[in-house]
Amino acid sequence: MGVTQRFGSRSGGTPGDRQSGGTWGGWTRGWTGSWANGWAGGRFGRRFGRRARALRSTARDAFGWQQLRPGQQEAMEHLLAGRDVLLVMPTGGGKSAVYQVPGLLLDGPTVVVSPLIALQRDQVMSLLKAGAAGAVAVNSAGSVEAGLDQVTAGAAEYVFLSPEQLAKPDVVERLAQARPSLIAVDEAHCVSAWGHDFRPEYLRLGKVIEALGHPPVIAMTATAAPTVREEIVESLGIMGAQQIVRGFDRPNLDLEVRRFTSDDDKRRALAGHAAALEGVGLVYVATRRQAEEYAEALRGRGRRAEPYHAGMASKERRRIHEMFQDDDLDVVVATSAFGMGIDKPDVRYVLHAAPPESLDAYYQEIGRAGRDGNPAAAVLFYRPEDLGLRKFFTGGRADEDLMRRMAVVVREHGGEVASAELRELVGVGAAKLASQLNLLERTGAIEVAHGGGLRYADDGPSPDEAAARAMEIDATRHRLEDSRLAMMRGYAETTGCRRRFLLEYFGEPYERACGACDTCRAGTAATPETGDGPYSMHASVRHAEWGHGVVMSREADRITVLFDEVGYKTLALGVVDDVLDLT
DNA sequence: CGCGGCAAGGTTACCCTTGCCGCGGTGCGGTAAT
Repeated sequence: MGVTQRFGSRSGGTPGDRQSGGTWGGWTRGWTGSWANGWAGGRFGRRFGRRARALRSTARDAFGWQQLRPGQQEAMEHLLAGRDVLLVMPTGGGKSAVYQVPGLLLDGPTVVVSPLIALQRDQVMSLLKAGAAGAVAVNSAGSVEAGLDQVTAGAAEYVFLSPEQLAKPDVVERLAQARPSLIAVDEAHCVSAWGHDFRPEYLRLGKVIEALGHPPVIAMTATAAPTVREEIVESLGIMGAQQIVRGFDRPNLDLEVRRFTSDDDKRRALAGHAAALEGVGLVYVATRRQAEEYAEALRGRGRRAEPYHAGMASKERRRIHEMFQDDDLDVVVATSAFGMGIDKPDVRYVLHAAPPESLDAYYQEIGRAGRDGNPAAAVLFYRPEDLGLRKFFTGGRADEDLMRRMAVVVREHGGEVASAELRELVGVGAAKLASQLNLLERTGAIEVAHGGGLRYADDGPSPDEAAARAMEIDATRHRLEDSRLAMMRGYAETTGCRRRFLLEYFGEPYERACGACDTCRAGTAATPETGDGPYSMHASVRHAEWGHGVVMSREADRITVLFDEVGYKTLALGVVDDVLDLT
């Protein structure tokens, strides 16, 4: 796994360059990004090729958009030229347009992979409202057959599916017959966040893309650190993708961490803090029970507060979401279930009662505040003990004995085994089987045949070897996840500038103190380094034990290195010369 | 990994410590019961 991606496209861009709102049409509402990575080249509107003209006129005629932003146009041009794209852009930045416009220009339907049925529904509705072309969602909420018929009949330009639908060979076959011209993977970080256990079908998307003839692919997400970007492109099989990364910094977000030793103190402080804030806010908690408890506490302090978590009836969840959007609530207290699909511009604060499992998740969650560009606050109420739950969630899942048994069964069977049959033979649930199967597949022991059946690879390792290798693959992943959690801890405990810590985690040099976080105000944020010296940002290094890595950040007395094999490690500058070599 | 709840134990009339057990997040899809 190399870390060689472009860190944004900054060919002559001016940091801090901004466009005033209002010129882009209605779809730009809520846009607040600073384009810290700069605009591509001079003013857009100069070098128009044939493709650029086609894109602009289609955007205007079909969707009513008068202008395209450079990041969008650049991505669209790559797609029209047949290249794959990884687009990292904030919510409200116009990611959907990037597949919608080329989708119309390319001959054949556009397959959109979307994680939630609710998101699929929203997208279909907005496309139908725009009236540019037909759109359909194919999922368990409706007739899969009827939806696919629309696609093959040419009535739907855009077809939305979950990875689970795409795991069905007959669905893929029907789509392939329609010769899709573009594949868009929305919320692409789900590949990394959910693929390995929760929704293993995400790891099969690479195969699906191949089966659909690998037309141009665009993977889109609002946040992804280099490790996550790397995993997305590897997993989807789009290693050559053009990476376009825009607008990470959110200068209007004030960052703060408040540290506690007792849980009671933390609860009281958070409730008191939220009760005193103006405007609408979000409180993220770690468990369903805490969602109920904190909501109750806030109601006790006179706020209109409701809990939100996946244990609630879907009708109730929808009701709370709508009340939130309509300003009928002051605060929603939620688990991570409340997130994707929220696009409320005037959220004034996001408080965390506990840290999530990574800075990627944290940034995604606090990024829901202040989309209107007005000041907003992100406060983490932190106890180191609260990381324990996250540690548990990332804990061991691979079952060596089970994988060995699975491998033996498939090999002794000889031919193809249906996964349902294997499930019965080894006696485990579908989800567990799928995650273990994913690991076995990566060892090269088991192959998934075109029809979906499983067979033992001719030149595959023995079941013993395969199980052992799968355990190693899983352990490597856990080391990476642990190191990501360590970075979350690092953010919470740093005395340096928090914004700098965050942005450097995402691979963006930010060699100054922001002045809009608690450490800057307290004066503890150390004088920023200039980045001179051997271990500057993104320098490539080699460690005797941990192998190759890339310098991700540098503080006064230490550097953080992202190693290919073991993830993030922080090293004291005093000893670093003894263990690191520049490569 | 860290917690809350409960039972057992210690030594003692109601209360405190110790130890063990179970629990904890995210959504798809398909099936069963009304």
